[in-house]
Amino acid sequence: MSNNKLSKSEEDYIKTIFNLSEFGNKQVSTNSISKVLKIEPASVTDMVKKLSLKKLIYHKKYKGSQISKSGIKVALQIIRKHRLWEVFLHEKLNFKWDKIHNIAEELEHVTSNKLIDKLDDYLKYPKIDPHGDPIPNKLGVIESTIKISLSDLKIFESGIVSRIIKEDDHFFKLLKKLNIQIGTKIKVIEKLEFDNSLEIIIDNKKLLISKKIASNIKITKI
Amino acid sequence: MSNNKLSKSEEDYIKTIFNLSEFGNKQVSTNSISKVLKIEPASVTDMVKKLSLKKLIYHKKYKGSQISKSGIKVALQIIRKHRLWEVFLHEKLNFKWDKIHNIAEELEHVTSNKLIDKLDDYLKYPKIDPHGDPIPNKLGVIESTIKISLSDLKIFESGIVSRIIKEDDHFFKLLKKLNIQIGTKIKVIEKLEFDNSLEIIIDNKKLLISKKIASNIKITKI
DNA sequence: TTAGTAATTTAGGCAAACCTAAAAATATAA
DNA sequence: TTATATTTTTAGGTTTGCCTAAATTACTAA
Repeated sequence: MSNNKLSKSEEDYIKTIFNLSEFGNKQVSTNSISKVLKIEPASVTDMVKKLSLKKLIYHKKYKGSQISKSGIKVALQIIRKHRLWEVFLHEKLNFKWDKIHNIAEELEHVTSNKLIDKLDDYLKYPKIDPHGDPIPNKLGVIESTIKISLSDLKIFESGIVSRIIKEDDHFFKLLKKLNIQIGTKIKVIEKLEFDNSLEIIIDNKKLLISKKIASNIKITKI
Repeated sequence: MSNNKLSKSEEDYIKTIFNLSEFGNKQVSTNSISKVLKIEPASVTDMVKKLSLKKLIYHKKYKGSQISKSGIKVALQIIRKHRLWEVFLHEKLNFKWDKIHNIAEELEHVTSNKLIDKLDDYLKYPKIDPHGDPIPNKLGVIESTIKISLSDLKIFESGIVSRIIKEDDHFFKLLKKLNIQIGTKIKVIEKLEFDNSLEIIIDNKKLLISKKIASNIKITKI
């Protein structure tokens, strides 16, 4: 069952195929993998054959690749590692948001399960990474959270900020001023008909934000 | 000057050659490298040629390899990474002493300098790793500390425990009972003529330890 | 429906890092 | 000092993961 240890390359392919597959539901084209990994399509074909032999994906010539159950399992563990390391880099080492991805990309291939479990414990079992993406647990289970746009929240509904759509320094600064960040709890108390602005409550303080701002913030309903 | 990024293999060779060279002073034989890395001598010859081209070592056919200045520099940075990760694993993740080496062996090849500097800061610039080995600083400088056996300390001299010679569970347990570990401050206040036992002070408490115990503890004078 | 375009695969090659077997250099011991 | 043993290197081979060029299959638009 448990396939032997995968190489860094194999792990990168599996992660990419999983990410492109929308949770395993979609076929993934050779070209799309090629684009993400910046590896020529011919090379992708080679690897895809190999992963197919290992039953991590199903591949039909000229038809694309579909990730298998065990492939998903592998992918989720890599994603778990990646996101836990991101939490560590952000929270403990004070790396900025936008600097953590590349380093985590390396750390995710370190192979000790014991290490990642202890890291998880040390970080107090975080549910989301600094980008607001959910962290699968040891068993690969992702706590299902449905994200909707803050602007789609109804009056008197609440949520936790879980993703910032627009990745732009100006917008980040604005959010900082408003005290909005990943994890912030927000309750909508009014939607203005005039310009669709939202009146919200953060930390018991009321404030008004434009529809444009709200639509760039994804939240998890609570 | 700065040679391009080295592969994991190249780094492993450089580290090994440095370790076998006694701080760059001795020639290192192809066979000795082969034994440490468990790679056939013929393969070692290949790599040694390659490292020689990169000026990280000097190699004369059939005569052995000598690490160069820039080779030493590289080696010290790898050792720095290794030991800082060991501190992290031990202090923050609560890994036992004897479990940290293999994991650090992987982590030491992660390539971000920024990462290692932030880790250093986070760990509060430790001078020694959990085994008592010194950690080179950012510039590769090792704070010179002369280690002597606790049993060689003179009356009224003090030191910091920096290495346990005998790696044995019974001995570890004994040390735990005595409250002695890496980093513990010890002052000698008496040496008994009868059996060469030492009377020492730890945490303001006096206790007596045998010569045999003392000779298995290395300390750094302060 | 068929001609042209796009996607994918096949075929053949290359570099890195290892291997075995055999040759060459060096060390050692009678 | 010379025969033997040991160490090291050379020569040729393998696997992994990539590449380019050419062939094949699938898609699309007239």
